[in-house]
Amino acid sequence: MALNKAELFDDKQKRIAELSKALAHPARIAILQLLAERANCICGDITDELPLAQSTISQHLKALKKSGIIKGEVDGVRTCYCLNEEVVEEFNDIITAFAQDLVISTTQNCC
Amino acid sequence: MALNKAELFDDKQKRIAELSKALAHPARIAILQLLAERANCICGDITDELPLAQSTISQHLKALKKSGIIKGEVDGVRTCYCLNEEVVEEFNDIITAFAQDLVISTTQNCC
DNA sequence: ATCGTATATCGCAATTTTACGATTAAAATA
DNA sequence: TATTTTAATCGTAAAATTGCGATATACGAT
Repeated sequence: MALNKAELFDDKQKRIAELSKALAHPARIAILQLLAERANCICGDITDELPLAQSTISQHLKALKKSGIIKGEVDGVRTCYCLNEEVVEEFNDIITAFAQDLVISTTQNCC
Repeated sequence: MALNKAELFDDKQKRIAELSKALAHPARIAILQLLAERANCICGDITDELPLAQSTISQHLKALKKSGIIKGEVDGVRTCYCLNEEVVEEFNDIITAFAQDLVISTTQNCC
């Protein structure tokens, strides 16, 4: 750990947690899958596809946006949401490495 | 999506969300790293290493255990926590695939 | 049998999350 | 200009999360 108690947690730990938190609800997974599936910006059809109220979806979109993994740009009366390529890559790198570390370490687990 | 509104979310979406939720706090990331780093069961030293009260850490351990990614077995007066190899692998598979899908799709993003 | 230690659980408070309907703002259309 | 449409925000309620100290439990050691 090499961390003083006072320092709380390091940036990497916080970032992994933050990105994980963005994915910590099935609706947000579904939104990301929709955005990936269509491979282009979709807008309010997210609302049609998911079993949640428009205001709730707007909140989930806001949560995803806060983490950086999606971006949204206003296009007239609609808003066009896309995956944010840089952050998707950051997420992929960071979570793949983390998961790999866990997998590797379990080979010498005691229980 | 191919999902009726009434069906809410599918099992895979729920499982990704559940595992992500387990990782959605820096303390829980730190705990997983500790368990991986030591490559064997550690017990209450988690409490010594982290800047949180014993009861709080016990709660975080419970959350991790609920997701399945760690297991704990009582060993006399102590409890020995380990990464759960099967679930770590499940997590690795599931999250790697999900991240990859996102990455691949961004190559034809419109914004 | 008693004491000390390790860990889980309880009770509580503060904060955050989730969800919804209602409202607002802004743009497109009639 | 008036109306409709899209999406964000507001207000609110219920539930979950986070954190802590205090307590309980259970085991090992004396």
